[in-house]
Amino acid sequence: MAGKKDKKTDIVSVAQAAGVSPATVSRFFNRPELVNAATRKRIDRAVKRTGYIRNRAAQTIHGIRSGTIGLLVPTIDNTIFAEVIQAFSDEVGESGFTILLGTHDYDERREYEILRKFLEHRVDGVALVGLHHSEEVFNLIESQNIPAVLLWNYAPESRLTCVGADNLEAGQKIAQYALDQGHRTYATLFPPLGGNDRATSRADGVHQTLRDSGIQLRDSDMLQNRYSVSAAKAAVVDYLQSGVRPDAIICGNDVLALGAIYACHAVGLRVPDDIAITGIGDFKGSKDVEPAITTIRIPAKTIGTLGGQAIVRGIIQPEEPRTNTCCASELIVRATC
Amino acid sequence: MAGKKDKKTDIVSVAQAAGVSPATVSRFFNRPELVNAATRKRIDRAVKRTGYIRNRAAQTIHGIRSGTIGLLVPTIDNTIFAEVIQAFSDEVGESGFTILLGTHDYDERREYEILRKFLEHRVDGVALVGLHHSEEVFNLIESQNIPAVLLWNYAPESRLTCVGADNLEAGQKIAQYALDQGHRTYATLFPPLGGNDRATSRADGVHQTLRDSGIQLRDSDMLQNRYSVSAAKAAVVDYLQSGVRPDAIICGNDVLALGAIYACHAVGLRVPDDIAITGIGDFKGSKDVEPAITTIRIPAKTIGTLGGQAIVRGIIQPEEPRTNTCCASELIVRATC
DNA sequence: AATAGTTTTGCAAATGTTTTCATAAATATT
DNA sequence: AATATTTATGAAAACATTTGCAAAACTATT
Repeated sequence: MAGKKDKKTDIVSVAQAAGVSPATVSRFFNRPELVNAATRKRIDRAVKRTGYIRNRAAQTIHGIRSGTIGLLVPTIDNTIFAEVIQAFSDEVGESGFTILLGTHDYDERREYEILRKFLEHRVDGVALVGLHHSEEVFNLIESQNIPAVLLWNYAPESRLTCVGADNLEAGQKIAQYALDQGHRTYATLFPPLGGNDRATSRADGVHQTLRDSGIQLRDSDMLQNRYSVSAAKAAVVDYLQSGVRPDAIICGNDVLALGAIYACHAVGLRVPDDIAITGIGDFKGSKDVEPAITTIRIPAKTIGTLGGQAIVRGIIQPEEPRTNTCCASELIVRATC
Repeated sequence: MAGKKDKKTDIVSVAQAAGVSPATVSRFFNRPELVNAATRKRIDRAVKRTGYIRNRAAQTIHGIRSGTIGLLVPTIDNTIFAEVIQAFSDEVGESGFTILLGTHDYDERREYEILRKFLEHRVDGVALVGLHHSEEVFNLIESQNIPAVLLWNYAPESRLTCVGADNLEAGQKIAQYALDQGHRTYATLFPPLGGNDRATSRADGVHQTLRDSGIQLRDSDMLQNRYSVSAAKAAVVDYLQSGVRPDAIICGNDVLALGAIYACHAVGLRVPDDIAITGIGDFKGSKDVEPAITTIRIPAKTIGTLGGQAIVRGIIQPEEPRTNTCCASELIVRATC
């Protein structure tokens, strides 16, 4: 039935079909209460008949909002962010926004490029992951003065609105818990810290707390490894085979922790009897692993949802003062420590 | 420096600043070779000075491509799709496209709504997951005749271009392998099949292969459970506690398989000695689990990449005939079967 | 120096909407 | 029945660009 030939149907062909002016059709969509019920019916039929689809690009030109929000994350396939993205997307979708998604793979240059692209598309707001960004990125956001929110990490003095968990505190909490359990010797395992303020904050929290208890780690006890179960496993196997036997390994996230657990099994150590392991994040599978991972729960879903709310608020009520939101993290004691 | 007051900088203010006409500035961006080197330099400076950012909405109006591709998936936070999304996004990003992301949570109605929204944004192409969609969705795509690709599943007679793995065959392969290992009694564990042609194909492949070998499952041996390690674990524990002891449990994906493994451990069964378990998908962690999961590898990354290539091709060379791509799946024998 | 050819630029129309303002039609008020 | 209000509609300008066409400014050729 619908969708005739190549004649792209625009608002004027609909108007023609309905025997009214384009202005009336426009009103039909934007302020239906202004158009007579009978006319409304005629237009409605004309729209159906012609298969007309509104053109947001043409609206956007008029300074009307584009209805898009740019979401720029390091990477999606890491589980960490998938949940945030999902919740964020759901939340802004409620208010009719669609998200433009970009990934920069921890590359500041790319982050800037993609942000620019978002702005070319005239997104109504942007959300980035983390508090730290290049000066260029901040400048761009500020000069365009577009609503922005920083997700995932929290700090009271954040340069832009932030919604996240206090990763420094998360690091402190888990280290303190391990100390409380009586562990005296430690190794730590973190992802590469460059360009990743979340991991950096966590690591700072952990190392500082240990130091405060008089525990100073040697460089060789501070492992660093990319985000991957198998890579982490290999690294920890390596480490343990050198003969060291710390009481506990504190890991920067649950994926690394899982790798560490497997590594212990591989070299014949029991967790937590021979060695304790902790994670941070409380990922989907963490409670189901055998043994279940003791970790700090970072409420990804909450962060995504509140982040979505924050950006929508920033868009539709730009005068309101911005406020940072700290989502509480929580110690989850399970089997590994 | 840049970005003055509220005066939104448009192409004419840049033109003014550079002392040329707007037309020349437009050409500067779109066909730089048409503008004199000296003028080019002047414009370049003016652009920098004013902090001008091009307005794609205004371009799009002219029938120029919007530079966006709509990607519509059931959900992101399921690991399954994250990898595909990442690869797809990377691939189309190479060609300068940005993705609009939507999730419908297996709801056909929402899928249609979001597709419409994408079209309002004048995406240059769309990618959906799965071969099966509502008639409305197909009609919309066909009437707008916009390039489209269906990801993840494959069937030669697909209604639109598809790039995916043959899930039916995947089901057959894993069942055949289990049969070859000499297992005679089975249970199967799949996610809800409604609106999910991937899972349905897999289940069909499995059950049909078993039937061909004269093995007919009772309804009570065909478990169904939502995509979740812990839920799957609970369901399988339940099942095993009823006293049945199949030789093997064939699972519709690796997440369910993992749940099944944990369930076996929970009731004191050894995998694979007492009971064999198989998955499908070969997810990130599957090779690292103890015991590692025997599964069928579905090349998510390849699908994402090829899918991205296919849609870009469909956009920039619309005359080219469309071709379906089948990405080979592969039996990965590990420890669980 | 005149002509032809090429390169560079600007003018103005076009794109698909929204919106202001004015007018016409319908209804209410006297 | 005349006037005032209210409601419904259309004409045309505006939005930020692109682009066909023509004019202007060079260069090359004679």
